[in-house]
Amino acid sequence: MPQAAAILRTGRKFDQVLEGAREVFLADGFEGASVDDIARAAGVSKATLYTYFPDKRLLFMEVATTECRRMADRALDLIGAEAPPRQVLTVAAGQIVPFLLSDFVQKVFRICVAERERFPELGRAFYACGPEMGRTRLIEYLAAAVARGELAIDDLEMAAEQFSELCKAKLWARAVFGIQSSFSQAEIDDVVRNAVDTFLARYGT
Amino acid sequence: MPQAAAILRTGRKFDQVLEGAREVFLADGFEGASVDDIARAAGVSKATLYTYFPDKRLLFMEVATTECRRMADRALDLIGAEAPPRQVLTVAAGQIVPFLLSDFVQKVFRICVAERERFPELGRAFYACGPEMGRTRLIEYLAAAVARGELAIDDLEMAAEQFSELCKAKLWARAVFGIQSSFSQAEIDDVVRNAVDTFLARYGT
DNA sequence: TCGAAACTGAACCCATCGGTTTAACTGGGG
DNA sequence: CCCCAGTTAAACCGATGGGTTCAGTTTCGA
Repeated sequence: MPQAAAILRTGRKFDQVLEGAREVFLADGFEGASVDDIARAAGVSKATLYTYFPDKRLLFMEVATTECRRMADRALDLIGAEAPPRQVLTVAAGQIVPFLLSDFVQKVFRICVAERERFPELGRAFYACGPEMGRTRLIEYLAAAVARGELAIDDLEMAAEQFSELCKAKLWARAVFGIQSSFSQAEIDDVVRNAVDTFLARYGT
Repeated sequence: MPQAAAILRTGRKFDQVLEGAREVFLADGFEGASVDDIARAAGVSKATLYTYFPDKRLLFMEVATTECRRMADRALDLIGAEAPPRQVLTVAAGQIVPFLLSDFVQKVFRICVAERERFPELGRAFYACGPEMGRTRLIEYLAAAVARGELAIDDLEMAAEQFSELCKAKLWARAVFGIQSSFSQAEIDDVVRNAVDTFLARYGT
C-alpha cells in the first residue's frame, strides 16, 4: 500500500511525527487536520515532517492503516477453548462489545467511513483487520465446537456474522451517532447475555 | 434546529438550490463540497444561493436533516399485521435489508458519521429517524404478537434491536466499507431467512 | 573536535474557498 | 414604457492551508 520510494523511516523524529499525526488525524479527520497542527502536536518543524512524508495523503494512509492493523492485534483468541459454548461465547462477547464501543475503534471507524471516497483502500483495510479477522477467529472456534457436537451450524460464516451483529445491539448505534459515549457494565452485560442467549437458541444443541 | 430568521423560503429558485446542494453534499460531504460547486449543480448564481441561505452550514443542515426525515417516510408499516410472525417478519426483513443497503441510506449514514463532530445534532436526527423509528414500529408489532401469544419476549426493546442487527449480517459491513456495492436477491434472501430463523429460534412459541 | 546530517523556524508561494459586492440583465405588472 | 424584484456573472477580499525554501542551529559519530 505505501507507495514505493516514499517514506523515510530513518531519523530521530520519525516516531514523533507519526504519533502527532495519529493524534490529530484521529481527532479531526483528514481535511480537518492541518499539517501545521500535526507538526505542532508532534513537536517537530513542518520542514522535518516533509522530509519524512512527501505529502499529507501518505502520512494519513500510514497512520490510518497502522491503526487498522493495531486493531487486529487485539483480536480475541478462543481457538482451542474447550469449555461449554455458553461460557466461551459469553467471554468472547464480553470482549467484543466493549471493544466495539471503545473510543479507539469508534475513532478509526469514523475516519474510515468519512474518508472512504478519498481513500478506498482504507475501507478494505479496516474490514480486513476488523470484521473479517474477528469472523475468521470465530469461525475457527465454531467449527471446532460443531465437530464436538456442542453446536449445530450449517452456515458457519452466517452464524459468525450474526453473532458479531448481535454484539452491536442497542449500544453500538448510540455510540456511532454520539447519542451516548460511556456505557455501564450492566448495559454491556445485558447485551452480552442476550447475544449469547439468542445465538444459542438457534445454534445450541 | 434551523436558526430563526435565517432561511428565505420564497422565491422561484429555492427548490433548485436545495436539490443542487443535496446532490453535492451527499456526494462530497461538508468540507468536500464547495459553494461554487453547489451553485453550479443547482444552475444558480452564487449570489442567489446566498440570498436564500446566509451561510454554508445552514444549507448543509437543511439538506442533511431533510434527508434524515425522508428516511422516516419510508418506515415500514406492519402494525396490525395479523399474519403468522414468520411471514410478517420475513416481509419486514425483506424491506429492511435492501433499505439499509440502498445508496441513499448509505450516503446519509456516511455523512452523519463523517460530520458528527461538526454537527452533533445530525447524529441525533439520523438516529431518531432511522434506528429509533424502525425500532418503535417493530416494538409495536412485537407487543401485539406477544399479546396474541405468537411470540414470547421479555425485553421488547432488546428483541427489536437484535432483529435489526440480524438484518445487517454479512452485507451491511461490506456496503459501508465499500467492499461491495450491489447485492443479488439471493444474497439478500439468505440474510433475511437467517435473520428470521435466528430471531424465532429465540422468541418464537 | 570537526563535519555532515538532521532539525528548526519563519517567511514565502500559490491555490482554494467562504462570502461580498457590483453592474448589468430579465420579465411581468401598473 | 418604465419600474422593480429577482437573478446573474464576474471580480474581488481575506483567511486558510498544502507545500517549499533557506539560513542558521543542534546532534552525534568518527
